Amino acid sequence: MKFSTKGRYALRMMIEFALNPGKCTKINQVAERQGISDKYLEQIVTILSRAGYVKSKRGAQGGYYLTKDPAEYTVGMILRLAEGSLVPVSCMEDDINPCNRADICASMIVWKKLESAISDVVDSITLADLTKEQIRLEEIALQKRV
Amino acid sequence: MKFSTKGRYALRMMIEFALNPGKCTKINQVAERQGISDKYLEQIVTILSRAGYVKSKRGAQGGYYLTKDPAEYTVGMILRLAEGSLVPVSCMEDDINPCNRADICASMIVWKKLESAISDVVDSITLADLTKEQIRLEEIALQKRV
DNA sequence: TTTATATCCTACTAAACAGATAAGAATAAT
DNA sequence: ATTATTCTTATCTGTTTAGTAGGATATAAA
Repeated sequence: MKFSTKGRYALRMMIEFALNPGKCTKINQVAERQGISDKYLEQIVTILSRAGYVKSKRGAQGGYYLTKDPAEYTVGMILRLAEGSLVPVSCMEDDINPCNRADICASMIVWKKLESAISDVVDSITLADLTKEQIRLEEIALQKRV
Repeated sequence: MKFSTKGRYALRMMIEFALNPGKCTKINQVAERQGISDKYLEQIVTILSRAGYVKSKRGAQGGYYLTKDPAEYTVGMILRLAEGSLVPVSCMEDDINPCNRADICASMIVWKKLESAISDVVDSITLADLTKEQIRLEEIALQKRV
């Protein structure tokens, strides 16, 4: 019951893009700032790119940039895209792993409530919220160093 | 971001025990009723047993039984035991996989809110609640067959 | 006391997934 | 032309998942 690095890195990468509004952000910049393998980030960014969440510019001075305002991306959109889905059990994905016991299984109560609670959280936080928080945290860290 | 069969089966097994109050329930009964491998359930029940959630009686007419009233077990207790923990990201487990970026990582907002929301759900549902629901669901299934 | 019935315990295994690493092709700016 | 960057595909290692398998141990009933 854990998010993989795919979802976590995708979120951190999107924050990095949002910190650079209107400009191209290079993958190796993100990799260095975040301490993540750049080759691995390349793979993850293609997920974001194919979904149209970011656009790319090749060649020198290239990079990636957001296609929308940070406030228009919810955390849920990004995590669902990177992780596949946010349902807490595979038996809720009818198409992948259907369970013929679903209608006589009391624990479905738990899974349904969990799904709803998780959605409430991730759909109520936007990329703009996280970006604002990131700026705040970095300012604090800077002051501490002085 | 999915529960494994360990947690899911542990929950379903505990419901089966609760449906048989005051009596011993055999693993192969649970396995048959739930359509799960009995040898695999044996492994999972030892987790519940070592934690003191159930007690066992060996030999003929033996089996497992709950040590407490179903209302005294929360779903959270059972899932945390079987799954190890319910935090949504490994970087929240300081002892296992500490993250030195935690204090400059905006996405921690998301993970903390998620952890709290998940806990709220699982700690507010008891085994008694699920058992009641299981009885209700089986009654409905029975009526449909008639 | 034997036999059947259970729990216990340990080891093994096949398949999937996680988390990368590597090599190079394609494209754009200088 | 050269350099910088995205894009694409393939490969790899270790871990986890979800079991299987075989037998040891304890207990109730015959």
